[in-house]
Order: sequence, then structure tokens, then C-alpha cells
Amino acid sequence: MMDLDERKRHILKALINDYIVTAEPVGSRTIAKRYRLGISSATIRNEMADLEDMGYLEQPHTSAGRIPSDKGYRVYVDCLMGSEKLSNQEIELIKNSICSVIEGEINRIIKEMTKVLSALTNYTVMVMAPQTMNSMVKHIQLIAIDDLHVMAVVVTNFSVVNSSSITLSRPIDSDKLMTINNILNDKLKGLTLEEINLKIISEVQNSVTGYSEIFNEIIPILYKSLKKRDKGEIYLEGSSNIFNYPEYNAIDKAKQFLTMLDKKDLLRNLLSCDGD
DNA sequence: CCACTAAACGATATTTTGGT
DNA sequence: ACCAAAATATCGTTTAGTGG
Repeated sequence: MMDLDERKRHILKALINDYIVTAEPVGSRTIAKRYRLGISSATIRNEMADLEDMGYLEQPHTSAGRIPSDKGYRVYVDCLMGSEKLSNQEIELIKNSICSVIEGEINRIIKEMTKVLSALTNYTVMVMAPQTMNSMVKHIQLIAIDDLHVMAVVVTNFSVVNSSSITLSRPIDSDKLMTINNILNDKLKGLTLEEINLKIISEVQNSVTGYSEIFNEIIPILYKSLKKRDKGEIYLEGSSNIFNYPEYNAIDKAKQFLTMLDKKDLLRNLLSCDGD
């Protein structure tokens, strides 16, 4: 990461700046001209070749400029771009939105933060709940609908409420149902999907002998409720901001693309999409 | 003398232009 | 609409100049 000397860093920074604005590969000459680093394009060319060897840049094809690689963006973000202080106004916006949802469920909070981030940056923002945010059982409620039908409601800390009905082969009285309900909550509340292992399951199973029917139905429901969140819902805000940036100067590109296509090309494109 | 810089050259890929 | 030639952009390498 820090195997970059001062000059390489300058060049990398200039190149990425340029690329962010133009979304076109950036050549050595462009950098020499536009950024006045006091060195010639040839020197920059050499440095760029080094940077490419080191994996910070990529070349779409020979005789094109370079574009930053993921690794290049990484150092840009980590060390090169510098940071700006937030304005008071921006800080207020963040504070307010936090206050408005702080009591809420975590998915509302994430959604709100996604919105704020998009509003502050004018970028399209996608947020995915990280793996560590495993959902956890908050409450289980069994509700008797009639003698043979029970509604199972599972609430997780993500406020995901999953209700499913269970059909029994023989009736159950409400006292017994209550007991089972309590056992389930006792044993499972606060546990994440990973923590509900075989040991716990068999423990619960032993405690509710005679009503394995309910139990057997409950497990998949639990699993589904927790899994739902673990799949990592994606929060998306500001999708229209995509149009603000050159890489996706979509209207122009789309126009170009469409005029480029005649029927034959269109057909070919459609067919080749299949293969990929 | 060596390391480094920059100019010059040749090669290659893309884009534009112009004729059919 | 299509193709080929010309113009353009960029690279990598070689070569010459320069300061320590």
C-alpha cells in the first residue's frame, strides 16, 4: 500500500481525479498537460507502467489510457483523496434523521441512513447489512385459531414478522399451547440462527414432548424468519443520481447505442445475451 | 560513472472521414 | 449503409542529455 513514492501518488491521484470526471481512460499526456506536475509525459508514462505492474491501474487495450483498478481506488479512498469537514447543515441533517428513527427497528434505521447518505453525496447509495448483523429471535407467539390450527408469529430484532399457520392432527388446549409458547421463548429468545444448533433444538424438543407436531413446524418458520434477513437485503436510494455521472451519462449513451443498432445488431445482441 | 528524465521513434488500437 | 483510408491517441522502447 505504501510502496508508492510521492510522485507515484501524485500521478495516481491525478489520474483518478480525471477518470472520475471524464470516465474515459486517462493517458500520460493528458496528465502531463492538465495537472502540471512538472514532469514530462514520458516520465509519467514510465510511472504509469510501474503503477500498472503494481496493480493500481489497468489498461483497457494497448494504446489507450489507464483506468484505476479496485486496488487503485482503494488507496485513493484510503490515503489520497483527503477528507472534507461536514458543514453544520449536514451535521444537522444527520442528527435529525437519527433522532427520527432511533426508536425504530433497525431496518428503518438503515433505510434512513441510506437516504441521508444519498442526500449528502448526490450519489446512488446501496447499503447491505453486513454479515455480522445476524438476526435474532425477539419473540415467538403461538396463537390458537381453533382446535386444530395455530398461528405462529416470529418477531426478529429486524422487526421482521413472519407468521405462518400450523395445522395439527389432534386438538390442543390453550394452556398447553401457552406452556409450549413459554418454553420456546425461554429457550430461543435472543439467539441467532447460528446459535440455534442441534443441542438447543433437541433440548427444546425434549421439553415439549407430545407436541412435536408444533415443534416440527416451528423450526422451519424460525429458520425462514432469520434467514430472510441474513440473505442481506439491499437498501437503495438515489438511483436517479446515476444520471449525474459521466460513466453513466446514460441518456447520451443510450441514444448512441440505439442509433447504432439496426435490427440485425439488435437480434445478435439479444441472442448473445442468452449465452452469457 | 550512474541514475534519472525527457524527447524521439515506431507500433498498435480507436475514431473520424470520405467515397461508393 | 458500408468499408477503407487517414487522422488521432496512446503506449513501450530506445536514445540522448543532465546532475550528483
